[in-house]
Amino acid sequence: MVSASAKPRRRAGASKAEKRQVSIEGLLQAALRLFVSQGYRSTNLEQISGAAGLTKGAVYFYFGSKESVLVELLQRVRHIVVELALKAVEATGGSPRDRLVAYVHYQANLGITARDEVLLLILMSLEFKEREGVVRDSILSLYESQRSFMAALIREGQRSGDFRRDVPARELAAMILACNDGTFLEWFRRSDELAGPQLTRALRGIMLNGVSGEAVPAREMPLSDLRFSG
Amino acid sequence: MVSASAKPRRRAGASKAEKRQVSIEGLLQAALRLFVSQGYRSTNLEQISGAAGLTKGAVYFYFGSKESVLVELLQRVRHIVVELALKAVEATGGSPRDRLVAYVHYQANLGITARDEVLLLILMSLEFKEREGVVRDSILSLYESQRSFMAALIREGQRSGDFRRDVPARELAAMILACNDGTFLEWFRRSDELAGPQLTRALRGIMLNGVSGEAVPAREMPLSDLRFSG
Amino acid sequence: MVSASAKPRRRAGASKAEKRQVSIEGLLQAALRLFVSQGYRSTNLEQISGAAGLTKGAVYFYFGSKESVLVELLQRVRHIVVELALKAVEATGGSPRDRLVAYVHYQANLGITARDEVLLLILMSLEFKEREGVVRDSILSLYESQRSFMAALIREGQRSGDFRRDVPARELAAMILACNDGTFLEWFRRSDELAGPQLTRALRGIMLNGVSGEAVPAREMPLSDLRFSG
Amino acid sequence: MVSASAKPRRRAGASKAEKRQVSIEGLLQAALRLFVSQGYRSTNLEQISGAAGLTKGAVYFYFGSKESVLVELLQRVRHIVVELALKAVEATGGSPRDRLVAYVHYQANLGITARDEVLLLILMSLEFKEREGVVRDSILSLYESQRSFMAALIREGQRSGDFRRDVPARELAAMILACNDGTFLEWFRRSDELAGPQLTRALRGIMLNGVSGEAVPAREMPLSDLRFSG
DNA sequence: AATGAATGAGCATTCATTCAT
DNA sequence: GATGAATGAATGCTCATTCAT
Repeated sequence: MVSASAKPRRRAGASKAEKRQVSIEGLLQAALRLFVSQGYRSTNLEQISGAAGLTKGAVYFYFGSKESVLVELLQRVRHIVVELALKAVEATGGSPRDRLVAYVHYQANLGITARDEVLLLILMSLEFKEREGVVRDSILSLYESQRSFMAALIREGQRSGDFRRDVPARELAAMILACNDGTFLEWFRRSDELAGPQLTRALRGIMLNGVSGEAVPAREMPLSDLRFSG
Repeated sequence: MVSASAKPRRRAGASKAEKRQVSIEGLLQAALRLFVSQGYRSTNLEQISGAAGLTKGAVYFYFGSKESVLVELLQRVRHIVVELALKAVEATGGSPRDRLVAYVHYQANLGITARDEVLLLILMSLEFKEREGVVRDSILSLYESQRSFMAALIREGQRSGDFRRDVPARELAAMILACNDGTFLEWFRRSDELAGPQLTRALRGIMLNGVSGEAVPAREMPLSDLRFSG
Repeated sequence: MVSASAKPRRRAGASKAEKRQVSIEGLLQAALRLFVSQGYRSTNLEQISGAAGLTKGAVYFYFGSKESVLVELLQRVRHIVVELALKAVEATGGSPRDRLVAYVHYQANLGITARDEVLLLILMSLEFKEREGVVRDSILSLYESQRSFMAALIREGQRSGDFRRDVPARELAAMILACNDGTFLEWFRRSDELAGPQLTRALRGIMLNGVSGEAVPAREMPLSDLRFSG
Repeated sequence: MVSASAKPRRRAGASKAEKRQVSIEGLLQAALRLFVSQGYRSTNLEQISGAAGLTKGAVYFYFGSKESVLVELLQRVRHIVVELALKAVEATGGSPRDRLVAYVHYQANLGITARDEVLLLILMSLEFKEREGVVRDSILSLYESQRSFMAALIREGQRSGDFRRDVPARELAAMILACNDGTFLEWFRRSDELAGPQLTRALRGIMLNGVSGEAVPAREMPLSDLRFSG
């Protein structure tokens, strides 16, 4: 439904194709910002279109439904968060460890250049967890891409001796992505209180030491004190 | 035990006070489960009361509003996730490192005994991020308690040399809690695919190594390839 | 969703069951009248509920959807137009001709006592002709009941020599019902201009003579003059 | 020929006037088909213009409004259903009975050559029954023409002794037209199940016998059993 | 102790219509 | 000669909330 025109003419009054592009982009940006800050369910079409200087009807003219706006946004997110990320990491080459560093780095960079896109993915994955449909499918496939890429990287690192072997690659990969997501969310919750660069440094440090280090002895603790009553 | 059965049986000779308690408990448990799996906004009072074998009106009779149900739930969550946690960790004593281990352990344990309570906190912190009111205030204060406790622990560990000093305590504490949250969410998203114990082990390993380890050299990477158009 | 209570108490202030019945009946009557005079599509819930002294929400409380209101109405129509009609005709006994008279009579009577119910069926059969769903199914089955009953009656009359044999029973039955419907519609369109009893008499006369009479010779007419250009 | 193909082919060397004609014709045919099968209210301009290979705007360019499309269609219907019909019948000459036969014949013929036009009139007369405006006025005048023509024919037949006199001409005429309409509707509803020629034959037979025959004795039936609660 | 009835504000969606190009 | 962009009013439906019983 949304497709860019081939060659927008540059004239004084914006051409149709240009206006179209401006409207679409305005709606998508507004939707992105609102979905991230309020959630999908709690954002209505009046807010989206209003923020783009249009009316509800325009959303239907361009996208056909509220859901389609999100789907379109998720496609862009996939490009940034999956496709470009993989390309960036592969371009780095080097040892598995180097590539993991590159990945963490790329992600940290995204926190600045594409904060909302990254957050959208995480937040929508939670909001749509139980709601069947295109959105959920789209998100699941996106996450799966991330996981399989990371698991492969970990496996390679485990073979080469770069990474610890006492935890299965699948779980180790899950942990890395989970900590990444968690850090983003924390930053999202308190962006005004936390120093971004410091946070990134902390994350990278924890990740790398944690992934390569020795296993911590699992001496079981007495949990008798941890009880609580509902 | 916190998590109870969904449909409380009405015993024959239940006194008034007992019936009251059963109804309240039933409503709270139903709400907890539904808020976690669908979100607050997407759960309606008919689902909650229906799951407890009652009608919408009962929620108003006992709680006065939908929001109050959540507030009540968050109070219980505070007891479990903050108060008991702190008590458990303090009871352990030992070095800062030992106490961090105890904390991670307690959290992992919660993942089993109070999964929904822990998730409720995380999920509601996101859903209510921008909505001013009692709920947000309650959540913010709860998170603040966690943070100040963890920051104090980290600071002590940094003084004693247990923990790395190249990252400010504030950020390091944030990271630990963030990774904890992230791990819970990941487990929430894929509990059927991930091995819980393995995940816990991975988390503990990463945390401890990451917190104590040497700083990873911050040789800046050329980010020229990481560009994308928003 | 709509079920009458067993024993409404008669007291000064109307009991809950009584109020319920009053509201439901009010909504159904309003819907019946409006669907007949304006069509289903062109009637909105505000008109229906407003005419019953209630608000939109009440319709949803009792019926759950606009469509369900129509479905409920059609169930009542089936009772009147099919079940009672068949019973009335069968109760008459006598020759096929007598029973056909009884049928036409019952129908004419309905024009007075249940005008809107009869019209609802005809009008909805047209409005829902192409719209798949419960409504269409319900109407189709209702019409089929009428047809099979009438076809059986005609067949019997053809065997006994009461009715003409030059037209298949199926088509003859269709004609009778069609003329009935057509007459109702005409009366609907011009009830202020036409004398009901006279109309009934005309219909009965035409029907009976037409059904029993000799075939009119089909001498083909030259249709060369009937041409027209679009 | 009235009914044309849905998608008019654009010939290579079509002049402006020709293209214009093709577009108008395409829109009208599409509208006719859609109004008949779905109703006026339930047909939107996108369906009409889309079926004609154009866009919504084209309808406004040529007709100015959705309603005007219908008005234009009704004008064509008047030509076919009224003017040509009267001419055809008058051209026949002969007795009132002969002319009635000619009329029924012409109508039956229309069922084949101008099915949609005939149906449009009947269906719109129902859909616009209560909606004041040009459309309703146009339909009412059209029906009035039919009636006055038929009533005059009947009166003449009553004077000549061809037709029964026990029913007023006005009502007898109404009946004939009503049965005609009813038959069309029935055929419309079940064109796949009914044999057209047989139906026509049945209608003609019923009409002629019914109109000329003796009055059926009006021995009143006891209607005590026909009661129902509504 | 709790229910059934009813409300009203909010929301996604549809659609005839306008207008610059 | 016709389109694409955009509007705004209408509409079916959801749901938290109120209240008499």
